[in-house]
Amino acid sequence: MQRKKKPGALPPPKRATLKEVAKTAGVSLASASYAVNGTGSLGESTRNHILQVAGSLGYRQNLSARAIRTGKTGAIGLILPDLTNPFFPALAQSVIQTARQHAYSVFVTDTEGSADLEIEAIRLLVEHGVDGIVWFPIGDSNQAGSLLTNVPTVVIDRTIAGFESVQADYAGGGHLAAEHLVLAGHTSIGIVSGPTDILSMRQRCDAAANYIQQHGKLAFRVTNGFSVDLEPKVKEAIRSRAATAVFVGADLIALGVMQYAQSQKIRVPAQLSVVGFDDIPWAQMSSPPLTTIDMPLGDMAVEAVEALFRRTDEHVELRRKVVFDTTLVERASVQRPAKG
Amino acid sequence: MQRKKKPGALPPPKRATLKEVAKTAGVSLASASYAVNGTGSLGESTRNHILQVAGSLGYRQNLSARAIRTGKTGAIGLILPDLTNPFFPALAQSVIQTARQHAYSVFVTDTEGSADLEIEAIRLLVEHGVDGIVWFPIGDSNQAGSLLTNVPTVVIDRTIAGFESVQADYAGGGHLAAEHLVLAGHTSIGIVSGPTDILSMRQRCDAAANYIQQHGKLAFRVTNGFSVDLEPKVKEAIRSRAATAVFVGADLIALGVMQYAQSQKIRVPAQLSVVGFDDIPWAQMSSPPLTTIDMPLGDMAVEAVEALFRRTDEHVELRRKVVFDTTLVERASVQRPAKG
DNA sequence: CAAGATCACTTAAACGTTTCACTTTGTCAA
DNA sequence: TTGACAAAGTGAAACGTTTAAGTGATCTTG
Repeated sequence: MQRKKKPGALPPPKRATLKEVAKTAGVSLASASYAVNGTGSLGESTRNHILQVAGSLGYRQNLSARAIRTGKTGAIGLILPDLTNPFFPALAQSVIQTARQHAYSVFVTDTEGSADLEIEAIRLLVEHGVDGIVWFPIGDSNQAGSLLTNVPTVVIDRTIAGFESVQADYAGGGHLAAEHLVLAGHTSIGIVSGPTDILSMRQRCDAAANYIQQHGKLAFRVTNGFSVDLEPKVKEAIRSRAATAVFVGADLIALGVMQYAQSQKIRVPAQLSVVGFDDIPWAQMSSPPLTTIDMPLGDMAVEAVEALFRRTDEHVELRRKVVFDTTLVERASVQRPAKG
Repeated sequence: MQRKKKPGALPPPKRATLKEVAKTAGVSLASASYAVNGTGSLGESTRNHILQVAGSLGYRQNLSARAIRTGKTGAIGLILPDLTNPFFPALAQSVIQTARQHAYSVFVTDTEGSADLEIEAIRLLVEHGVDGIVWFPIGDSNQAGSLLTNVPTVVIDRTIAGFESVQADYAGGGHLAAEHLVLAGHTSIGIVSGPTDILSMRQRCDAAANYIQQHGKLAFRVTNGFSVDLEPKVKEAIRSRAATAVFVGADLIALGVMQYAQSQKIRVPAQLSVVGFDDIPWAQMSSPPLTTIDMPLGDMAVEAVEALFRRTDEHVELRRKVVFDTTLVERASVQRPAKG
């Protein structure tokens, strides 16, 4: 038989409330609260009794209600440009994992590379009252940042004025890559950059370009979106064989470059050495496995989240920037150039 | 100069509250609420005025407060075993995207393959009061499910008694794969399965095995974890060359198989054809690109989320199972066997 | 023009917590 | 015996909303 008191009423097996716990334990609401939170001063026996009742009723806190009193929701937000870009899952996982250790949950938002969605996402997170945001912005422009005045935020990988940020040493990485190529004997080296409106991309490519120009010839410098699909300009540069090696600003693009080169009967690394940047998981699965620059993405994520909690816990308002080292990971996509 | 009214007081630029909006607009709290929600009956001029005031105050709803009244948090949960498994990001993205279209946010939890963390995750989500959960369980055992009596939940890919579920036609896919191999002329075919405690894995491999046995010889059937790293037993089977083709229950493993075969100088597909299952993004980047069985993961995610909202909106309690078709996507990892 | 009906708006209770202030009881030192 | 103090517990306000019920106006309509 269907119950139907008031139409539209939710099915009745609702979560037990603290008031119910208190009543069935025969204590005041306050005592119940103290018991489940381990605060206040309660006798051991009463506390245990309350806890026991709570357990048997299947009581679970209502974090919304608590948030409204305490101002803390127990949630943080993570804003990313594109989860299907293999660069991000590891980052997300690290953030989630670190948050969990603080008993926090994570709202993950994928902005699909759209600035509008990014703004929308921030709005929503604010309405949810998240206690902090880890933000990997679309670009370095900062219209969206103005919405974030009240929420502790740390930016990853990018630079937005007024926000704490954790980054890798992109210039250092670019240098490392170029150096590796030069040391391998290459003198004519090309660069395939990612989107140039991103500071960290400019940094790595500029550093590489500088080094290359000092020790040899920069054969070309072209730009491609974050994708394995290459723009005509890039294909042309590769086909030209103007370079015996190429530094690519992002692994995803580097994979595309290797694939395209091979499709054009240019052997990698025999005829074209390539080094990438990011050390995404695919990089070790490609053939040949991709030599690349690794940044400690996991550590960066941890640092970002910890910084967030440091901020909220200690109410310190520090504006700093922490930079992680990059390292060269040698695999098989680089070798000495064939003798001219 | 530091402000310090009461020690521990939060920095004061707090979000504007509805009460403040009401006061500065000179109307009652109720009117303000009606205005921002577009409910109730308000004169057009008052409504506009209130909206205007709200805007200038930068008012944003407090969803926690609203949740406590309405019982709806505007959030759903997504529980996944492992974000770094390339199978999942696309799923997560789809869920997030679909949720956004309903103005919902998504708590993403990565359970790292641990049943304990899975339970923990569910607890937390319940405490957050999510309006629904999309659940990709670790396995088909259901201890955790008992915690979920109050929350609308739909399970993806797996089967947990009592839960609505969206799946792909795994058996059909396995059949398709085996058929493809047989039609290519293979008569001795091996199977590398994923973890066998997962029903969907058993289904695809059983279907394949049946078909193979009807049309030729099942050379071996071994098992591996969801990883590119292979167990000794699997390596041995491949090295044995007992089969000219192999069906692998998951692309990730298939990639490992191809890689290992090549490392053993077994050419793929010339000496060993392989077909995978899942069509993860890497599958098209490998060399050779992997022939595999595609399931419409994006559509499945959408269906899962929509089913959730259907449940909460219409208060229907339907227990069903929707199954999506799988398709063969032919790439380059299969060819006719060399003449014996 | 009286009686409803409609419109525009307000009052106040309720949601599930936390926490400050207070009361009661018992202990112990002087 | 008294008073101070600590321990154990309670009462009630507050957090920011939503919404049922109520209140005057103004508008219809016969």
